[in-house]
Amino acid sequence: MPLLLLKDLPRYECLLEAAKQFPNLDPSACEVFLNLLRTGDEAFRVTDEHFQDNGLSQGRFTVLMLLFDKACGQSHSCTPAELAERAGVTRATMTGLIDTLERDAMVVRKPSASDRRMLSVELTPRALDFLAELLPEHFRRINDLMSPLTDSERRTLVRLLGKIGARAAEAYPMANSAAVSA
Amino acid sequence: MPLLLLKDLPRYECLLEAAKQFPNLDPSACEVFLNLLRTGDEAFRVTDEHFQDNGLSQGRFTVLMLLFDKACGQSHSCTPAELAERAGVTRATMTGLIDTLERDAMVVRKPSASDRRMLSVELTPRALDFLAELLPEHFRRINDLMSPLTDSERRTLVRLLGKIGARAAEAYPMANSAAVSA
DNA sequence: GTTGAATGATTAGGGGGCTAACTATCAGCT
DNA sequence: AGCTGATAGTTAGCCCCCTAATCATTCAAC
Repeated sequence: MPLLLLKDLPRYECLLEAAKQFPNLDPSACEVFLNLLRTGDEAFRVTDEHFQDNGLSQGRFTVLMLLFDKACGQSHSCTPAELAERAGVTRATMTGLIDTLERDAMVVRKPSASDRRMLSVELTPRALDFLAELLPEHFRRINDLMSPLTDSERRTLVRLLGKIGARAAEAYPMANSAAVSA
Repeated sequence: MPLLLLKDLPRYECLLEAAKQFPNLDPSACEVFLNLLRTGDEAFRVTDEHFQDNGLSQGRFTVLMLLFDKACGQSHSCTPAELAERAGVTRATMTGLIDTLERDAMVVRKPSASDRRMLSVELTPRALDFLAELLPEHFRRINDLMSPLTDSERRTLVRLLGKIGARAAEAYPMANSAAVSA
């Protein structure tokens, strides 16, 4: 339950009505916008309820998956700064996420040998067991949500979403990125 | 702002790789799921940044729009309970939203004449001026975000999102609704 | 080799959700 | 009248996210 939305979206006639009052209200654009936020929220809710049943949040799940990905590869551990960067949250937020994960014995902090400013975050065996238990139902829910769509529809949906995302990235870039020009 | 997501979505090859490890991971379903959450988040961010620039949050904006809709119609006011119901948040949350809106002189609470338990929440003239200033840019951003899509693509997108939403509502209904059976 | 900038992690404080418990009022029933 | 239960709104306490400020360490420059 990340964002607050209308329980019932306004119907299209209402948008047409409102457009009389606001000349720059495009009913079809608003309709897509509202449906996108609504459906994204619903999809989020479906998986988040499953997380909550297991004492997890979306943020903590993301951290576990990032570490799990690392564990499958080579390095087996990760710094909080890299986790924050890859998860797209601030380091302060990552500190809090790691705090609760460590409290639940899912990760451990270990001091870095080479640089005493840095830490290394590692999954515990308990976390691996936990994920092995959690992930099948997680993927099952995603498959179930997408089951009404054919392969062709899935490709279309990804393509159309990509157009919106590209427009957002182009016209409203994220504020955080490092400066490029001199 | 609302939900935490991966900064860089895993590429499709990575999903295929991961599917070897988890038999019930459907790469095409995961791809749609991740893109849906990502794009919904981006769209939310674009409007939310505009809200924040004006000292608003998504929740407070929703309350103002609900009251504005009322003001255009007949009743001109609304109880906190009805606002909570229509916004899809708890009454406790609505209390907090109205608190901050009242602090900013956007709404006023008035006691109800007929039932002393109830309040009536009304927009102030300041709020009407504020919305008249805010909404054109809000709609402009929505139009801009959707500008890459043709009318046909918009209809397709709404239809496909609707399929996912219908599946979510069918298989994972919201927990709150009133009991139906005896 | 000391000073100063940059970097890693944390803490403090705030906002906005939530649930659960509380207060006040109303409505029905005997 | 006086219980009992439902309803409206609020409060208290939690989680998760954020920004801004702080502390320790390292690096780079003089």
